[in-house]
Amino acid sequence: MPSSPPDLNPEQYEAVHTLHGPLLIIAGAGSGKTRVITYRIAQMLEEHIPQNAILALTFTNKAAREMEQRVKELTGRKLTNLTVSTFHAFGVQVLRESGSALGYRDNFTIYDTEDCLTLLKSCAHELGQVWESKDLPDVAQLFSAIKTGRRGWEGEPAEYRELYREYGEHLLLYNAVDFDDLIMKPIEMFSTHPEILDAYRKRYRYILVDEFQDTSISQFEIVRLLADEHRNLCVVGDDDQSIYSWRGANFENIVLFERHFPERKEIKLEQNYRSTGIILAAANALIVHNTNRKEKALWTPTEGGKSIEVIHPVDETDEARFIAETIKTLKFRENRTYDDFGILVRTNSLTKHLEMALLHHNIPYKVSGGTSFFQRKEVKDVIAYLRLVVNPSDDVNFLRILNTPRRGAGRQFLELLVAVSRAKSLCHFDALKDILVTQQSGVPDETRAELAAFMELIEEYQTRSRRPRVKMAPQARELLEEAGYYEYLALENAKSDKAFRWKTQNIESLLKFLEDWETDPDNSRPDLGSFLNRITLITRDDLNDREEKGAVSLMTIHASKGLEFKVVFVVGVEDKIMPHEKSLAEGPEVLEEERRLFYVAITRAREKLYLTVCRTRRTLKETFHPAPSPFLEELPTELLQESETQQEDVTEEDWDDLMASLKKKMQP
DNA sequence: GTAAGGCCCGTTTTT
DNA sequence: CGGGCCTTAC
Repeated sequence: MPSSPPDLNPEQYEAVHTLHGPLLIIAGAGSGKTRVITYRIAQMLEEHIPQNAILALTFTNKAAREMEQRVKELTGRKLTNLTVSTFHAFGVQVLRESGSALGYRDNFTIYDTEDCLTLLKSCAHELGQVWESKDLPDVAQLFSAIKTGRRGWEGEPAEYRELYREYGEHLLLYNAVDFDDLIMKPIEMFSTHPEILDAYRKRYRYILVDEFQDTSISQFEIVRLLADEHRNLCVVGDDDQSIYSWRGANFENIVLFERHFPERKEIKLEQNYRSTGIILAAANALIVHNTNRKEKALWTPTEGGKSIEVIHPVDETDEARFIAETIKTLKFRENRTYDDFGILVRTNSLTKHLEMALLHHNIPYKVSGGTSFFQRKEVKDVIAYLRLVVNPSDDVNFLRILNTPRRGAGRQFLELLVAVSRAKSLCHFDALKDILVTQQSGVPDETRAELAAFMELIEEYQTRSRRPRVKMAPQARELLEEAGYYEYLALENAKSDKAFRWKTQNIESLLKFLEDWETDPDNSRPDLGSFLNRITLITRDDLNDREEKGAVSLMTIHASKGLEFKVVFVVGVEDKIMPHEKSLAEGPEVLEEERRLFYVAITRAREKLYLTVCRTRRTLKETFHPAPSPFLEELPTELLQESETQQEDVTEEDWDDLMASLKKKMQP
């Protein structure tokens, strides 16, 4: 590794070589941020800072993996002791290592959003509270805001507090945590157990945070606690690309950072290596309309470029058709490949027509969105079995599979189970055992036998899982077989053999994944518990990587952050979509966030940018004539070229065909 | 306890 | 217009 690479500009060079003390790097879009970060880590290793003293925090698993990969390539070293992790995964690590201080056993389970909702529902039920099930997600969101300190209780009814308390108690009882706990519990532990905090401070003496504008107050709190003493904290971010405030992200963390670390050094990376002068000029002209931002101006030596095209399709079908045809044309005429193209949408609901058009034109594409692999029912069922094997106190997952396949445990039995659990303070699993042992009346013999078999099955595999060096993937196959899960799937999908095979295949993929995890020589924690916690934190984007190259990318603007494409289409650049009408209601700061969102979209493009504005758009019931996005007026007209599309009718049959093939693709 | 049909709802972004 | 959830009927 070159110690002073010639390919860094002066600011980048300084950022790479400033290793001590607090450092704030404001990295504009396309300013070579990732390179700076990887070079900087490489430089640390070069200066003999031990790997295990470095902690690099990112937002997504994907970013973490990429960073690790690039450092590996750059240095040619094995990086077994370097910690590159997401905030949440770091939280898991801390809880595993030290969570016993707060009463967690290291086999704890992480609940995803769905699990939490299930738990909330059962808590409400237990308290005799009646909720419209559509309201529960809102309640869950409120609880999340409260847990992370973004909101207080004022103005909320007393039942909410009661439900919140019940929810929290149950989590603890189940030895389970939700996403927020992964951040808040470490903070709690650090404040109540200074000796633990001290150990982490001594260990992680160099800390780096990527996408700092997306960190929440509590995430910054973790970092601040860790870095307070040694103060070797480098944060990298771009306030103009802060688009996650609804999730608690607070780009004013940048201000907080300056306050907490007044001796900080600040470096601005303003040279853009990505986009043409025209695209950059448009982006700059747009973002200056935001009031609350750090002054900066991206520049590029490559002036000019192709104009930004503003297209006015007749309607959304025409819009999709135009995009598909343009992709085909450009691929041929400019000799491009499909992965040169990115289609960006504000909301997932906008992708439908686009998918159909791409399908119609035989254009390979990948979408980020829809249900993630790990959310599919059959996959979650299998995960529930495995989670129960790891953590028998996990009632939510217990209930998920108790009657899957059917074992005759219906409403009545459930009432009994809950009653026994409560009366004897047992988890459901132990309560089941108790019911079976005490020969409690009211349970039909057949049911009793099936449930006994179920219980013994789980216990058997709990025992097996504790054997040293056991490989759980083959065990899991056996477990499912014995549980009759495959038969259940066959029965459930009796009408469609294809559906059955598809689901079995998904399960097989999951178990393959587990197998790879268990046999990976570089994996320092190849146990089942770590695997399960790991996959709960995996989101859709992380998996997309494994898919084929050579496909057009179709995704939300949010999902596109950090990516770039030679040609970008931004779909529906219309009022009420961009800015989105739902967000407008929330106030003027949100308008600025919507502008940042558009800014992110524009700056994904390297060479050519298309913006589409439909003449008419159909929503649920009505058709209307959308106005162009107000943001369009903020772009200098001389950079834009407006045009209509030539319409070409799609016949009714074509439409039906496409509908059919789209369905087939989504649910084989 | 399960299976099928009707009703009502919705559409912001996701670690 | 389509999907998910809930009720009702065996």
